[in-house]
Amino acid sequence: MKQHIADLIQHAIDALKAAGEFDTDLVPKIQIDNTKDKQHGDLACNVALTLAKVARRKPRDIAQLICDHLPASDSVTKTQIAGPGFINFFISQDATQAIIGKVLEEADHFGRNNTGAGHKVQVEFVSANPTGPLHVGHGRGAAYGASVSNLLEASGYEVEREYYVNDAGRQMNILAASLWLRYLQQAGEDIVFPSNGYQGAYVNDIAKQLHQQVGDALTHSASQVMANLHVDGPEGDKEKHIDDLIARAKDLLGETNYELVFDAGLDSIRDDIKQDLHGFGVDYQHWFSERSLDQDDQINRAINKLQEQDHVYEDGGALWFRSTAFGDDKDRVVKRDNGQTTYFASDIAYHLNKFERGMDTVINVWGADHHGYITRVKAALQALGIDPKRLVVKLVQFAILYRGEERVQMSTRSGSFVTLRELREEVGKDASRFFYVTRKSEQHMDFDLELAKSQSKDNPVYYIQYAHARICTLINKLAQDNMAWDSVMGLGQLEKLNEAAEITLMQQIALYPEVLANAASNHEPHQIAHYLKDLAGNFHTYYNAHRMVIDDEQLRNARMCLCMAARQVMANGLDLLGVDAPEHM
RNA sequence: GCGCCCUUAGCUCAGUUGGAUAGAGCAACGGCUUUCUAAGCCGUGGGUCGAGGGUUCGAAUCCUUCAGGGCGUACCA
Repeated sequence: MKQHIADLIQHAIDALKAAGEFDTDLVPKIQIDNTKDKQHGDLACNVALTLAKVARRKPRDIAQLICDHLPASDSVTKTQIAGPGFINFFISQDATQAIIGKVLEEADHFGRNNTGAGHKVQVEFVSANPTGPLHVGHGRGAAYGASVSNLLEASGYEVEREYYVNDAGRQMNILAASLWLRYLQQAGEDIVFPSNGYQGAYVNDIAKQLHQQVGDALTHSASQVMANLHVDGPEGDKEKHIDDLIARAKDLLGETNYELVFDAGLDSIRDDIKQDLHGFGVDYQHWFSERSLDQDDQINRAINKLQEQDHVYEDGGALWFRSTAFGDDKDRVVKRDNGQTTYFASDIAYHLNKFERGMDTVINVWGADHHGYITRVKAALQALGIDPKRLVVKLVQFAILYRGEERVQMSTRSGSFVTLRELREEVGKDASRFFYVTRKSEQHMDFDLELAKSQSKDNPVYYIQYAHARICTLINKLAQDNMAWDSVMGLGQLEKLNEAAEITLMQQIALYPEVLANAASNHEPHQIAHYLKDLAGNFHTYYNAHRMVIDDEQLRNARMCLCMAARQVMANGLDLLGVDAPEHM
């Protein structure tokens, strides 16, 4: 409809150019807006205001000229010039009612578009260290990334959802050491567990399993394990203590057995994360292992590529990437003086790899604490000859957890945290998925567990699901009363739908495609959430004021068409957010 | 110190990329059910859009200064 109005205005302006009223090289930007106030019609155009300066005329005069030259249209019943020079359009009821047939015909596909056709985009999200179960903080990234992926898919993009498994580095070695020590405890050794180890009960569980699988094959005496270590904190140095333990584990176990322990921890936790996310309605096309970069020598290859372009230099025994040449505050080390490559070097290789896989655009969903990395990663891409604009980083602010008034403290290391799984079990997938994306991602967010758990109307997801279920119940009610919904008859009688609540509901339904398009292009799933709340509200108002199961079969079928169209849009929108659309509540 | 993000009703948040009189939910108050799900609907009150300055026909939105909050500023990952 907006396009139609824009075409009409373009016609008028072309006619005015031909008549010599406007310069022929005038290229107006025609923008059509939905009006806030229905007194201003349904759609409004501000073109007369924007043209005023270049055309050197008063806005209202321009608006009048345009109105006088607008071609006739069946969809427009009235135009008016208002305020400083807006042109308001009143849309005919026929045109408004037509949306119902479109929704029912297109069903699941209603609202989708093809702006991303032929465009490959990767969305990488969550990507938490596989050192423990996901906690509630990861949930927001998961819900956001999944919804953004769905939005892009609904806009025609070819989407790959990817999880970057940080299975290399010190934290993983700490996990392996923690696991081994728990295993030794299982085997009956008297081990004092390090303060800096992973203390969560899940490490014990994995250790128990490992012990069942391999028996005492990995056992060494406590005295051997604990001999000559730096003293643990707080009296000593907990970092040195744990590093000693890692070295001891590698030493006593040997490479093969150390890897066995390491992999037992990694595989178990990664699989657990995978299942957890699946239960959260989040599934990936690809799990990318950080270790594989090193194994395939991709890190060195990336560094060499930078070196070829002279973006790397040596200083103090280390290799530095000259990121300052691309806007970074300081240069960054890619290879340490001990010969080890840095995490940043892996990241360069990883991002190079992404684009070499043929992605047109890469979206990274990162926790807000990683914002300092954006500049350097983009710098690396630029140095590698890849347009940094093809990398889009979306920062997700932390959700601060509350139980009622009380703030919940979280720490993975100490094991006292609320896991995503607990959240799912307590709150439910639907409420938590919805709750996470009702707020703009870069907005700080208070997540009150009590509130999310309560099945009250504070929880907007119930409000929407309830609306959906109510419509499904109507169909059942019809059947009970030996009536059936005849959509053909209903669609032929749409002109009967002229109650104010019906018009409002139809207009809201008609808005869905542009809300979806806008949410997708801005990566803002919260727009869908808010839209659905409004749509459900419009439906409840309608439902409360009018009856659908009535004897007048023409009106009944027409109303059912409207209700079913509303139901379809709710189902489509909820699906994008990963929320179920139940038939009963 | 420097950099990024944020500040809108008592609370939690929207605000369609610069449009007309800034909205919703919750909380408060008052109504609505012999009826298809009251997990609902209708109504009332509530604002210096953090503060000042600027840009223009027009600013919550863009620029600038300041205040407050969060995060980051590793040869950690």
